[in-house]
Amino acid sequence: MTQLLDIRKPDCTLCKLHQSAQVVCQLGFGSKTPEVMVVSKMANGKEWQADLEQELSDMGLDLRTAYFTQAVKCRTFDQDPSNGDIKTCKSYLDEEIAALKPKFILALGNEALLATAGRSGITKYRGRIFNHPSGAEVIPTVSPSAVKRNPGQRPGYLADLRLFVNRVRGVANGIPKPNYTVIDTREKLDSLKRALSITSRMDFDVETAGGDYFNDTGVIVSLSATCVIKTKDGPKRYVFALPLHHPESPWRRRWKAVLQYLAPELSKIKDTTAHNGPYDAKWMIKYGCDIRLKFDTLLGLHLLNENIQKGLKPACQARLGVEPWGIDTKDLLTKPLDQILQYNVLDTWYMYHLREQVEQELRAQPRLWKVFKYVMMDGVNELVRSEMRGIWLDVERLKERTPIMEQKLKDIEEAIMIRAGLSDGLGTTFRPDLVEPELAVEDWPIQKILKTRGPVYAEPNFNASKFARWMLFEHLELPVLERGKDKANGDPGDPSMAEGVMLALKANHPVVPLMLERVEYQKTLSSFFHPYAELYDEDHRIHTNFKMAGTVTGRLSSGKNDEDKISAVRGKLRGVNLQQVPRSPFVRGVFGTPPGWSFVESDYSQIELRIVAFLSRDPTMLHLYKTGADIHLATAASVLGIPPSQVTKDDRKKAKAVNFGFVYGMGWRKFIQTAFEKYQSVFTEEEARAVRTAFFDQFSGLQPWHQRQRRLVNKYGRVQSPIGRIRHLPDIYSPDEGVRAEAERQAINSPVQSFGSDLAVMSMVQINRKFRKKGIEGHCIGLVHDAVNYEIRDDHLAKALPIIKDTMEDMSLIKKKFGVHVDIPILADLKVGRYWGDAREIEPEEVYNWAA
DNA sequence: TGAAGTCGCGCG
DNA sequence: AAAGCGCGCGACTTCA
Repeated sequence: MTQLLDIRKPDCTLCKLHQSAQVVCQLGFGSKTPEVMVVSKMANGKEWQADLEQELSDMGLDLRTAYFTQAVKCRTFDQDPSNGDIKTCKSYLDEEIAALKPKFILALGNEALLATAGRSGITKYRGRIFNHPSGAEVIPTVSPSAVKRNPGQRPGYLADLRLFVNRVRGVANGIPKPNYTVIDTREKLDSLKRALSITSRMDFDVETAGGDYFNDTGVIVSLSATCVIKTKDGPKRYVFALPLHHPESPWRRRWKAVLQYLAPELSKIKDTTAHNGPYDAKWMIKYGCDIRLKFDTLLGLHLLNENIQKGLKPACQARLGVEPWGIDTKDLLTKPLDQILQYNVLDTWYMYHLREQVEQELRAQPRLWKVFKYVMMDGVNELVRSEMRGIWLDVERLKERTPIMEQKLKDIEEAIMIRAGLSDGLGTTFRPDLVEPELAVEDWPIQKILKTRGPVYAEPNFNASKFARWMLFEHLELPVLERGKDKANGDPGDPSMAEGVMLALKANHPVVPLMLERVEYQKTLSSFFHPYAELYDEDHRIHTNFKMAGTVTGRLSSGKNDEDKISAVRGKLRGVNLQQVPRSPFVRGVFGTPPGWSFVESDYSQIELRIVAFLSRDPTMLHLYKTGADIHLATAASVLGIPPSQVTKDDRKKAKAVNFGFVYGMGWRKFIQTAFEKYQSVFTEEEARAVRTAFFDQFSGLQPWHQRQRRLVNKYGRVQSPIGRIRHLPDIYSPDEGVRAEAERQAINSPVQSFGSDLAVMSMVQINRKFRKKGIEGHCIGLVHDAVNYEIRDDHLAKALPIIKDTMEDMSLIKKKFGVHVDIPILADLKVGRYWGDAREIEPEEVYNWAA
């Protein structure tokens, strides 16, 4: 220990922390000749120390070989170390490491990550392996205190600990390295073709560079697969790596032809696996290989636990205990080919073993396995085709409507400036510094007075910016009703410009309603029209990226590809979110169908409330749905105390928000807030309580159902949808009551939302199958949670419309596949037209008697 | 300059 | 005692 005492400097003043420290420069404790060093942030509390030791020792770590220390050596509760402090203090940790020479370092939390691996971003780097200059191996994970606050992080945390312990113990990697064939000659290509013709299962992965699957700017760099081949001696595994477009590839000029040469065999393989399969499938389909995915390991992992990281590498490291592998996949074309192929092969090789494990776990839960097959895998294969087809954009309409919106925005901004006294309306914009002469130049609230970065703007910025806040709350002296979160330095937050606040200020100054109106124009342009103009392809179609593992409930998410979120490659089209296109016909109406085709939108009518009725068995709701009554109308009448005949459309709309809110656990406070923000209705506390009580009196089965869900989640830590999709809610074990209550509300909402979305996906699958079988030219364009959108050839509408409606409303398949008898009517409303936004509602009679 | 975090708002 | 749920993304700010 003498070395350690030499390191310690109790009078250290290198950073600010010594000022408030109870102990300056506190070193660690434990083995004097440690194999393992555990580094946390600071020596405070460490109330998790005992738990951590227990977990590590349960996993097989010998604690006698461990030494525990921290990245920041000062011990203080009053100051938070900055990254600079951590880097300063790192010299002590480095000396500690040099003196003790651990072989493995477990870094707990971002501060320890920074001090041991020199990078920041624990959520990104956790569970990866880094090399410390001392030669030690560093594995970072989240801090135990973060896990304690948020038990949802626990599974990932334990997986990281397990990886660490396995590395320390040198637990043999149970998976041998693969022997693989590089297909680099004509003979090998021919023998690959023969092998593929007798392949019964193929777990594959493509590496790509640049561009996208729906245009010709991208290339496939290589294709690799682990195949199962039928031989007379039984099934054998065969692993290949096929270089395609790469400077060192023999096929670099003929890569598309090579793929087409193999396409007939590749297309015939029924049992295929990929990780995030739609990505690989789309590239393969684009180049002629008609892949249908049988198993997607990412989707399987998601179904087993919707809360964990689903990347191939973290999953394989945690589940298979394999060593990390991987290369930087940026600029693949400049990397050595053999490296790429080896990486590509390991992806498929480990994926093969991952599937074995995931499939076994899914099959062990028969209902979950059915959800996997009938919702996830059936659904994803259809969605791949929808994404590739894209949605048709009326470019002419977009080009007409964009300038209209731009002019409106310009006009309203000018009106705001005039009303705020910042412009004379004749082209002279007064500079704020002239309006407020005492304002120092460096305080000019003009957007971005940029000294070092970007262009210098002189125009005011009406979004929630310094300028807008200055204009409203300083220049016009409007009252500050709410503020954002306090700043890091303790200053109060910025005045809120949220919609609710602005609505409350509406009468205070004429610029407020103008500002509110402006938001819509701004949003339309920046989020919709402008991106659309960049995104359509040569067929005037826009592509989205649906994720089947994008939500915890099983809903799809829609948006751009993950790669594009980091940086959109030049000349590359990005995806667009098709689930948040504004409902106004002015915006939605830019999407439609090319001549000769019709846009058909079919919505489930009030699907979630019907499922609530089904699950809660509330007698009133069941009665209302069985007799075909309108539940929103009924609530409005009951809440307002008037007969249903006197309920206006607007009343009904308000009731909708009430229904959903109360059904999912909204309290009276939130009710007052929503009622005001959405509909400007003012309720007193007593009125709000009364409305809530009246609601639960009317639907007397709801609160008992809430109680059942609460009991379930408290007992099992998870809830299930009617067909067996599971939502894990580990937060129910949180010591924080608010966090627990949130988990209880989620336990109420999840089975409902989940079942609704699974119904929509299964309907889409069935509709597509029926269309194919009957030769109907109709293609699904996308799903919007409880609605399916189709593009259907005009002369096929008469046959197609009844299929859509009947399939969506028919619950017998649910009975047949899952044994669940949905005993309430499920209805679908259809709209038909040339455009999405302009589509006309179709009465049921017309669905069955379509006359063009 | 880039990443991360927050707010606000589009949809269901 | 009280507590709607589920997303993606643009714009802005802050941090390093």
